[in-house]
Amino acid sequence: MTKGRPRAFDRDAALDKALDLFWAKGFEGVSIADLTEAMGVNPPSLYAAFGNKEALFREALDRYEAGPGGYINAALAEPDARAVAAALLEGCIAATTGANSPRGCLVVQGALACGDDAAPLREELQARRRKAAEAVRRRFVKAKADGELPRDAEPGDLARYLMAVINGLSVLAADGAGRPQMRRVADQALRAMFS
Amino acid sequence: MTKGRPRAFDRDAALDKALDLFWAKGFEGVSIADLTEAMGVNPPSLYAAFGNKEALFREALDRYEAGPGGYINAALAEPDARAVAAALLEGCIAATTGANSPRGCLVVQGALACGDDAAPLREELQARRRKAAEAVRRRFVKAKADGELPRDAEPGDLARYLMAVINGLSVLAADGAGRPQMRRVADQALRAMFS
DNA sequence: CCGATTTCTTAGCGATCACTAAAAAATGAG
DNA sequence: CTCATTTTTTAGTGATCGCTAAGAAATCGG
Repeated sequence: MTKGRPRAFDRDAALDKALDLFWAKGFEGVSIADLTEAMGVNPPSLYAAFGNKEALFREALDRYEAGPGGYINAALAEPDARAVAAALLEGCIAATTGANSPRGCLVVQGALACGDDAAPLREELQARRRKAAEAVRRRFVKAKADGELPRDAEPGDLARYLMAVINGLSVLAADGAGRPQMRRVADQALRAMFS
Repeated sequence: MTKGRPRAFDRDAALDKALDLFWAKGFEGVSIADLTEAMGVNPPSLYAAFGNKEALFREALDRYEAGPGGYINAALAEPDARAVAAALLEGCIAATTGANSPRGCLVVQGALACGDDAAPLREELQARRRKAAEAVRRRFVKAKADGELPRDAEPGDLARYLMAVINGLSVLAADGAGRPQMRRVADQALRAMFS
């Protein structure tokens, strides 16, 4: 069924290499030459397989959210509000301080401030951050209905607060903070919400 | 005393234009052509006055910390720990959501993740973020000695927590969050530390 | 084998990157 | 005025940017 010359590289493995580069250096900090070298592929093969640099970044972003960034959806499945918040914070710490991956969060540092060419990607990352906050808010609405939050608690405010701490932890991770230090930040944040 | 042809542009005004560009787009997102156009200056004049792109960024960074970023030193002069924290949070909100300046914080988004060329600047920004955290920690050491903090409070942990929230607020600001929303995040953060 | 299809390698496209050589222009000192 | 000094403008430099045309190579069905 498959016609033509077979692809000589592993598409998923090459995508992982691209993800690592974008994660470490951001969209603008990575050149096509960087990518082709790390992926072990010539430019025409890269363009045939992924479209262009922006499309490759978007695909790496999906892979990031399905892998290291998957802790968010996992956390939303925790049984109560406190467990959700704790899992979000611990998941963020684990994802941003992995031993075999760049420090920090791709969704934060992939294109936080950038030139006009990358503006669509900056907005895509903004949308993903807002989407995460909205998912957490909805989870907290349910938690409040279940009586897990004070009657005067505002799910939107709590979600924004939690996402602010998570994004701040991501910057701390990029600065080289250790996990114990970050855990104490997370504990403090939890204390703000529950107790 | 001043010999030679006089400079035809206002150096400080040109530096302000450069600051705005770096603030909005990050170091890598701004080209020399962008800078010369915004500053109203030809490339040789830019290089004669500021050295090179990296030196211009560093000078813009100093200007940022002396201006919009000055809220940190101002906050450290507040009379007690809670006032310090509140002033840091409110100062961050004001600086990152100014009507006439880019959203977010230059020290966070100027070069959070970047290519190898900009790595020295990324480390400079990291150093400035760490320096701010260290200054807050020292202020909290004094506050603890003054009995403004619980006996088991760790000034370093409190400072890191506060800086995480501030950096998270800066990302929220870059995402377009409104001041009221950000204030409720700040209130929540304050509640975590005092009460 | 053949022809169709797809990916490979080679080589290089025009545009933009950060940066600068060279000479004209504008000042102050004498 | 001339001379020395500094900034100006003009016009580029070589390097790298993202991306691609063209043809060779490898697989398929028949």
